[in-house]
Amino acid sequence: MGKKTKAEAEKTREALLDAAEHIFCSRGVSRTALAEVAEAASMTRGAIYWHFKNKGDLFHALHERATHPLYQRFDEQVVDSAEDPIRRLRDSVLHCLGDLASNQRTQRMLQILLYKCEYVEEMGEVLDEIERSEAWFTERLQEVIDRSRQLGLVDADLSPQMATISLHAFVTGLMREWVRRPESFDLKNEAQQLIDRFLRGWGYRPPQSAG
Amino acid sequence: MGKKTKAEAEKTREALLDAAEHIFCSRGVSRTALAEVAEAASMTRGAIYWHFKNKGDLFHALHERATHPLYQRFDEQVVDSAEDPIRRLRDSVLHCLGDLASNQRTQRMLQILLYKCEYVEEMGEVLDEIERSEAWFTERLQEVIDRSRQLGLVDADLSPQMATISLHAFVTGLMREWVRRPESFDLKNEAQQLIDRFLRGWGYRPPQSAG
DNA sequence: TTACATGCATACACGAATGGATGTAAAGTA
DNA sequence: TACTTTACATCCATTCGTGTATGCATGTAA
Repeated sequence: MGKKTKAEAEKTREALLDAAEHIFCSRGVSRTALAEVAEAASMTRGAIYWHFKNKGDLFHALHERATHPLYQRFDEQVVDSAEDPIRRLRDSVLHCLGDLASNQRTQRMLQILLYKCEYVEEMGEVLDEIERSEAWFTERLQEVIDRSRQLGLVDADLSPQMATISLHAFVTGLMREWVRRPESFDLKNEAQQLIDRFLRGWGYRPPQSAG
Repeated sequence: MGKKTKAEAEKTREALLDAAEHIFCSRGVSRTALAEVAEAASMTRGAIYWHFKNKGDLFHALHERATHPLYQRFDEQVVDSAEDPIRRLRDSVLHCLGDLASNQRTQRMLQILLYKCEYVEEMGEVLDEIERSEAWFTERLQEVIDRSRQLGLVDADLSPQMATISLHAFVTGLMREWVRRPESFDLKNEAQQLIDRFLRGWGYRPPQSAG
């Protein structure tokens, strides 16, 4: 079997990423050999080393494929929402949780990122990316909360910094909890109440029907 | 150098655990060789294989050494507190966060458990233990919340199950956040406000001075 | 003080995984 | 059509880590 066409090559690249996603998820990143990933994609290690520099690079590509659209979506959705920023924030969080509850790909990636990999320096690139994107995310969040406070939507003594950390901790904590034991609660149906009750701690009351 | 006395042997065992704790934390569990652990304790792999069955067993022992006293303490403290269960719960959480903020050993263990190991089936024993202890913990928590609801301390429509998950998610989320970037906020001084504001979402108001 | 158990150190054999070198057939390209 | 590049497959050398077997000096009990 000889060379493939460009489109086919791209397909094998995706197939390799898919295979990596599945095997990383089920066996853990460090314990999976590249040969397993290749085999799962009906390829050999040669294909992997052609498309990626090494395992770290493969993981990096996988991470980027998963997170890039997410942050892009968040960027579009949180554009200075003048009306009720908290409401927008709430909806955004609900969307994320809804995605997690229904999208198997998201589930697998979160499983990997939360339970199936080790954050050591050798993940350099990925760690830097996470760092940067979270910093950017945090800044946005803080702006939103600050604006909301000025609008009187939340308690005046609510610290934007602490509120940001709180929300982030809460949401990621929920994700972590659910990813570990999806049967422990109905994420899709409970998410709304969970968030709303959490925001109640900020003194936030949704305008009219927060259905 | 020949045999050691019993007390000395116990000391080397502890030294091995200490070394494992440090190296697991800095290099990740899967990437550290037992030889490194031994060397850090000024021993050889022979010592490790004498005291532990293999790396998994070493990790298991490390985990037990760290969590056993914690759960024991929680058990003592949450004994059916008739007065104000939520207050007791609050204090218990604050104690945990305070311990994390001040105890380097706790910091290292959490760092390992949250960021430096992979939860795959080969950790069988440890996974089972985590499962069991968390299940037990969750049950206790739910009882406490249920009792508090009957006492009218929290909203009547607060679901004990969801509240338990919420609190657990929030606290572990906070820990995760702080362990990753301890400089991002002052855990020791902010913990109280964080928890109190969170509990406000449950409709809980601390009796008189909650300082 | 003999007899054995203990607490390791050392040596060895083995598999697993990586990364690079090389082979190769078809896709592009001129 | 001839030549070049692409997209892999296959092979190879090497390194690393584990587990076990064995050696050995000393604590410990009778």
